[in-house]
Amino acid sequence: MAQNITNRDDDYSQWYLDVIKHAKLADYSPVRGCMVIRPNGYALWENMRDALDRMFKDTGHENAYFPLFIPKSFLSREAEHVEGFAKECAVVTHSRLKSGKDGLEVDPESELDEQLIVRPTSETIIWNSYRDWIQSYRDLPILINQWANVVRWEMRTRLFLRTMEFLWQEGHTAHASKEEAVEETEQMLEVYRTFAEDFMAMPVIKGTKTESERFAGAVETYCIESLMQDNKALQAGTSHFLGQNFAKAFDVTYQDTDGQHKHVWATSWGVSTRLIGGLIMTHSDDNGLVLPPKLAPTQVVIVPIWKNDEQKREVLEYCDGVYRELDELGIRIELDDRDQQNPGYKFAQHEAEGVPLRIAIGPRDIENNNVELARRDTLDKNIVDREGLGKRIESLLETIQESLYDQAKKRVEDNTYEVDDYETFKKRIKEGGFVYAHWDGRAETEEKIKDETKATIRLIPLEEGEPGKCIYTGDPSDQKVLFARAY
RNA sequence: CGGGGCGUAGCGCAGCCCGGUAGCGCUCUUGCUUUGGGAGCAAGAAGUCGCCGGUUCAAAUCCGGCCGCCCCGACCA
Repeated sequence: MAQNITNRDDDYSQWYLDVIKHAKLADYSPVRGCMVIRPNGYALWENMRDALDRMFKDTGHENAYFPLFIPKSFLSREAEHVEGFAKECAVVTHSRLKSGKDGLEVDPESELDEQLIVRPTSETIIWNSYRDWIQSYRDLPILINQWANVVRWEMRTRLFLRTMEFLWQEGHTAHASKEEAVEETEQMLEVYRTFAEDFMAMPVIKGTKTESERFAGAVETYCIESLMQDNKALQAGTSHFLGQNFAKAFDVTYQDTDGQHKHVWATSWGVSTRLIGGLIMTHSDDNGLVLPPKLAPTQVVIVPIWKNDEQKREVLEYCDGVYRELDELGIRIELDDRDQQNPGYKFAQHEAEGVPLRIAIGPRDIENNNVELARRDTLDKNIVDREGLGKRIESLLETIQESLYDQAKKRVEDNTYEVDDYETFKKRIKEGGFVYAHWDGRAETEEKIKDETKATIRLIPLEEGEPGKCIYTGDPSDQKVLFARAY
């Protein structure tokens, strides 16, 4: 395993793939565009999932599960929705195989009467159920989330960032009033912001999408947008106000207190395993993955060092004491007592896997009653007293969490610009980063800017800005919007 | 769907031009020595050379067809 990780400066894409490989997060699969999520990657996803799930429960949501297969007719109920997804759907047409001359082949006699779509998202199948569940204002709101896999038949894929099958959560809520639905949409966006910043240590900007970037079938799409190390933007999560579009398409009404039957208001919101890609490209370095302590499957690893059996016994006994102290504090800790690798190998491996803190303990340390502490994020090494180690590590993990956020925040700020003329805009966009500029609000202008610079409008900021003139047309603009080249 | 590249051991590759018993590095297995930043020695294991057909005494190598994957673009979370 003397292979090295490509330097970020040499080839950022290759670096990204190398980090995933060396951290053992995922493998390519035999099926194009799909990935195998390995135990390290899945443990990370479980920690993300658990934190998000708690936040969903704390805001009154409950989990449910809807089917993988959606009748084809459901998808076509909502005109814009079908428009958005039709080009990337896997379709099940047959139910059986049979032996043929080249092995198994599809049995033509097993063709389905109604073809099934593998869900690209679940609005339609869920709203079909909601129709049955909702009669009265007393049945509202419905606040449901599901953890699931979805399939979108993508042309080009990249591990975690865009795979044909991915894991995500999708929240689907139903409300009696527009105000309440909008409030829900904004609340869940704030949940995503909190999760991204507090757990992933990934700074994000909140905003709404322009019409062209909006979710198919939504009235308004809210998003959190983040800036990666290579100065490209990544959409990290979306929350949609769906208006009454799906209620109308699936005929979902409730009887209000005034006796009138009214269409229900809807939201949906989701984040996916794409966040893992964002996490990698926010913190990791040329030595491999860097994980924030709150999400790291292993927060602290102990690497024992010995020269002979007697030392091994002494060192492991000492390590055991450290292990128990940290374990009792609820720290996720691992003792790497493997015999067949030497310490240098282990150091490199745990670094590649992103373990936030490493403790090295050898005969010298036992003699002096101290340990060597190494931080993954800064690569700093320090000899510290064995006494009070637990408390020190607890606070150090917090420090690392904050420091990762602060560093990322500074990087984003350093690469965020405001420009007022198109020439400067083009130059800035070429160098990458977030660029705020005035836009006249027209889709044609947005399209032209995209064609000429590859930059898209990532979001319209939530807080109101100063009016001005569009950098492209000179027409009036309400406020600056955020441009970037994006993943 | 267009442009480019590549399919030979688990991984990375050489061999192909000029046909003649399939090779290198890493990995893996066993043993011994090592262990404070990716260890050393020794012995071993592992391949339908992407698939189908053709030429030939003989094909990884030459010819024809097909398939797959990766990268770059158009489309998307």
